[in-house]
Amino acid sequence: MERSKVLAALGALAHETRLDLIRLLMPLGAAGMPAGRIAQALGLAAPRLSFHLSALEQAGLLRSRKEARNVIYSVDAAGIGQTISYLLNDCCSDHPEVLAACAHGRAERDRVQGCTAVTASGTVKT
Amino acid sequence: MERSKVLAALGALAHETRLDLIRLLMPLGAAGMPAGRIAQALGLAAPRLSFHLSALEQAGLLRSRKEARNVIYSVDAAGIGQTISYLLNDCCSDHPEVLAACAHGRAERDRVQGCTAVTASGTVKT
DNA sequence: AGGTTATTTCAACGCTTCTTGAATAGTTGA
DNA sequence: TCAACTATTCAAGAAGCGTTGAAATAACCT
Repeated sequence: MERSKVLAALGALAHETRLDLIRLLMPLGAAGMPAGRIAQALGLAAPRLSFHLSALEQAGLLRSRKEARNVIYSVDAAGIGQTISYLLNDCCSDHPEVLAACAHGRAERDRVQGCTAVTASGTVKT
Repeated sequence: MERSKVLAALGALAHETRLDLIRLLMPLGAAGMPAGRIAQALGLAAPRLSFHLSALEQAGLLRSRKEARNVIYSVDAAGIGQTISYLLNDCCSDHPEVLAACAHGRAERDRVQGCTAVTASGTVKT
């Protein structure tokens, strides 16, 4: 991923409302949610929501599609993944302490739900 | 990590000069580099550099210490790690496609240098 | 066609951030 | 103490970002 795109993505994420949007939409995956219901869920005025949604879309972190009279927004998992990947791999050169912090955050939940390892070949249940 | 700290960290990273600073300092680890040499390396005016360095330090991504007449700046790997961890774990709920993107970025280098896996117990050479 | 709902665009204002040069503070060595 | 070096603070101006309400566009239903 090019640096300019990463910068745009980070700038988009560095805002309370927009981070809320990602957190709200991420669990829904490709199904997403219509703009109106997002506004309702987060208690946002329509123009303000629209502004932030298009900021995230332009940064490659969200996708949108029309369905009837609604516009459905959903996360662009690839875009988000590439952004985090840049930070982790390119920017931090896989610094051991950085990787450890990421694994540690995951460890808490894994203790309950079973361990998940990230390897070069993908995500594997162990 | 609290959300407000993550937002501050993301805001700090979302700037070309500051991302350059992190990328410059990350490989040096705790050893770091004096401000003057950083300015020289990146071709920045002293006040401008100082502004961005303190922005990164206040965001918890950099540390500083005095040595003789120099101020040495070095990365705060824990702060950076926690920021990425928040994005990866809390914000994205370990979405498989996001994890895959991160693993993929690493895969290229691993093919040459041997595979590294992130597990709940830390980073392990395999 | 007319009314209704859903969403975006526009324009204006206020606020914060970034950059620059000048001035200031702290440290070292003669 | 004086001079040299290193780094930060200050002040001012330019630029960009975020919020708001009003207006416009688009799609649907009767």
